[in-house]
Amino acid sequence: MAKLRIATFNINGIRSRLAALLQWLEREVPDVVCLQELKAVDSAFPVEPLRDAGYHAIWQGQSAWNGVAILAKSAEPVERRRGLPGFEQDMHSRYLEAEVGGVVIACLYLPNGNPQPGPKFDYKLAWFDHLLAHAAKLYTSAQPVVIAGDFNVVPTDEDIYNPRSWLKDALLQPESRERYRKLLEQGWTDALRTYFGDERVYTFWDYFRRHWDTNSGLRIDHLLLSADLAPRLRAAGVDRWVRGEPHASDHAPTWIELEMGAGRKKKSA
DNA sequence: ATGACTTCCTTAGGAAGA
Repeated sequence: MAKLRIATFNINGIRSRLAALLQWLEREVPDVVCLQELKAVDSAFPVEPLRDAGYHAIWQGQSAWNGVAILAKSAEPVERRRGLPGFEQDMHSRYLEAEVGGVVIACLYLPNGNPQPGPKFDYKLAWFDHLLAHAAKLYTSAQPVVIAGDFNVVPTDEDIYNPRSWLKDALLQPESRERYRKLLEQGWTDALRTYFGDERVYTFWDYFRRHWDTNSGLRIDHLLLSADLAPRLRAAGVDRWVRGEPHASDHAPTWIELEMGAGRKKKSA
């Protein structure tokens, strides 16, 4: 494949949203998909409908909350790890890492952190610190890497319709933003921001106050590229039509397209 | 503003999301 399309989608319940997921896969045909908020135990993961749709999958579920999965078309994702290193006491299903077609895919669901201050915000920052440590190793691993997921961070005030009513929210706190900035300082490219420049782009619209109807959104779903992948970025976008469907998730699928054709290594040395 | 919506787990209302 010359073009590689990688998407991240917080589905907000894979059982209640399976039809929407299958419709999106059929219409947009992403090569790799990172899913978050499965809200389902492992045994409830819809293996067969996804296989019928042409997707292999690995997943890490749990009852009622959290849960992440990596889907891949025409290739079996080869799992590298589940959970962040050094954070074995973390009981939430929030991190899954696999290799797909020579690219390392890190799928994450970073804790929301509300209310703040408090133990949930402390957990968010601790989770973020473990991610920073692991991401630093990934970045220098000499492998192409994409870190994709729901980061639950609005990086700047340009990534929200109006920060005023969100100033006390965990997503906008300086501690959250500082860690996201530290991540980028490791060298990662924020693909959506790089592709869109100054243009506004949102990936989440909450269910309250007609926020979808008024395009009052937040950019919290991110795809980060390692140094060797950044020059391969050809396109990026948000599949807003999915958010406009009846009974939609509050997030929309967010994707990038990488040109993988040129510079491909030959099999023999 | 302990708000608003929505799903999950369980069957009336709480927890959690962001």
